[in-house]
Amino acid sequence: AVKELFPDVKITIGPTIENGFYYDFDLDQSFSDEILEKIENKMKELAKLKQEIVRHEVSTGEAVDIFSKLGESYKVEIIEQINPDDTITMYKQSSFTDLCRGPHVSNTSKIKHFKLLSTSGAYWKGDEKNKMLQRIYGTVFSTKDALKTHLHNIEEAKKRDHRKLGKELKLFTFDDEVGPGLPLWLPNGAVIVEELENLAKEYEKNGGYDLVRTPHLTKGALYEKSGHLDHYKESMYPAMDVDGTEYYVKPMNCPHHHKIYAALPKSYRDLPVRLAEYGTCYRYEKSGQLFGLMRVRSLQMNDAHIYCTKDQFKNEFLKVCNMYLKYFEIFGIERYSMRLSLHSAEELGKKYVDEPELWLETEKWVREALIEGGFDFEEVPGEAAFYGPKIDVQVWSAIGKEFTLATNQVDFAVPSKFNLNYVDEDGESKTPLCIHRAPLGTHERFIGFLIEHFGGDFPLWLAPVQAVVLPLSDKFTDYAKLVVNSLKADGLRVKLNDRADKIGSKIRQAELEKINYMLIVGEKESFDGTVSIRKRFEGDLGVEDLDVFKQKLIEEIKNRRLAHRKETATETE
RNA sequence: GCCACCGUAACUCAGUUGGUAGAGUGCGAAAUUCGUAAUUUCGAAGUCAGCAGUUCGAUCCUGCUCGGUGGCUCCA
Repeated sequence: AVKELFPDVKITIGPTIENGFYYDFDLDQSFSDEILEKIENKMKELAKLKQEIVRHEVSTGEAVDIFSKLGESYKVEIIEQINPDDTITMYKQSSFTDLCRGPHVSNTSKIKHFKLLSTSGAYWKGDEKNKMLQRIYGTVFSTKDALKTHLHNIEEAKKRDHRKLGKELKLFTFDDEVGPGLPLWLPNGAVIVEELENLAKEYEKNGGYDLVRTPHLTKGALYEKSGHLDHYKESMYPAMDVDGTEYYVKPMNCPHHHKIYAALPKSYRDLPVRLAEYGTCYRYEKSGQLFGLMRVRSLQMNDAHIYCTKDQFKNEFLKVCNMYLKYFEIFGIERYSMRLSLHSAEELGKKYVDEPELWLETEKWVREALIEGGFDFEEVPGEAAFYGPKIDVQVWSAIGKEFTLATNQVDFAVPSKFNLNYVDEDGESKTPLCIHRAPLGTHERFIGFLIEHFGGDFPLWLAPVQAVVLPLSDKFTDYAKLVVNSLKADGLRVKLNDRADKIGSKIRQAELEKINYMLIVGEKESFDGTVSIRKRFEGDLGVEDLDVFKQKLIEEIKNRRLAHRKETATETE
């Protein structure tokens, strides 16, 4: 269809992807929405024509001739990279010939239920130094219903988008005068931040971590030593001159933690040393990269560095992995994948520190630890940190983007650069290994993810407002205040809605704000010392003694119980 | 950073084929005193993202800047 509408277009590649396909074209104009619609209509026309799609097998030489004559230089480039002895398959549909491994449907009428979704630029061969091509994304299904369901799901997912819910629930905001990628936590969002920090502190203290604090600014020399200026300068905020010395805002916490380790001499008896901090970092992410809370320029990382001996490594590494699992259980995170990110031999000395043996050795340890711990994981070469292999936990945002939520890395390189050491049993000075870990990732990304994960319906312990007290009329405001104060005295986050609205309206407001509990008080309640309880989604739960109910709330919060989500009418439709 | 698109009240959006704007929600005031998802009336609120150009006149056309969106590239 594109070839018919734009005879000058050069075709490149067009694979299937999850939930659809794309095709990249070299064209000196871009596809507008109107053009996309025209292409879709042309596709429908062609489908009706029932054009046959015929497979041809040719040699690479013949294929080069054919595509050269057609002026399809990108196809020629692809064929030239294929083994010359291989057979090339082409598919011909009317006057159009494409290079394709296949298989294909037998004729165009088989394609009925499709939709072109969007356009974008995309670099040829995914390299930003190459020409930018015009990409069309689309999707196709075997039945009309399946297509409709898919499109409906896309719309539903947009409703859970953390950027939309973040605004509606007043969790965070961005301001032009503050700067892109620099989120401001509103009071509601700050509550979630605080609860996460409490969770982390609780688990880290129990896990034998020591909490530390470090400055946001540091001399450039530290990052020269760590190697970060070498590897990541372009994504650090530019240096500031302070009395003739270059200072940077910190893009990560590791060097500071290394310095804390080094501040006092260590014996093997001190190891493992576990230093934890919710560290604030700044990274100059490219403008096109920013994405709501998921990719920002200021971030607070659930960071910690564990310094241990080789013998302790496996145990420490598994403990960290288990901490991840415990967190995932708390949040009910079930859809994730663990990725073992390895180095690639070709990039040793460039992207990765040039220690081939140490790479293989540490990768082996990590692999063994994962297998021993019974974790499912996928190995991906070329994704490691420059100083060692890592485990990334991948999750997906509501609109389908993949993100690394948490990470657990081995560092065999930087400790020696920092002259970190400990005196071993035999009196020798040795260099410890370092495990970098961030099971809750950053506040920004983790909360962005949680907003979508819960669809804004936070469990009670995370909810910015846990209960709202709704007096039926002015006459019961005094009692309502008494209820509010009683709950607040026990640390509960409670609001009063004493506006002159009808009870139905107040309930509606509370439901829209996704407040867990609504406590309705009128004549009966104020007389009996009770509250009439209504729970989000679940409706009227009846009347209960105030103190009894309060104890139940406190219990629910203490257990960090998950909200069991009921599908609402709008979700199932 | 690259390709494309978008930017109208606090929010969601309508509108002007160039003659300086409107709705709903929210906000403020008054009345209503109410039993489980929307009480009524009145009112305030916008340099139409910013700057420049074209024009008698620009929110509308053009350019640049800023910010956002969909992708690409990148992610210690």
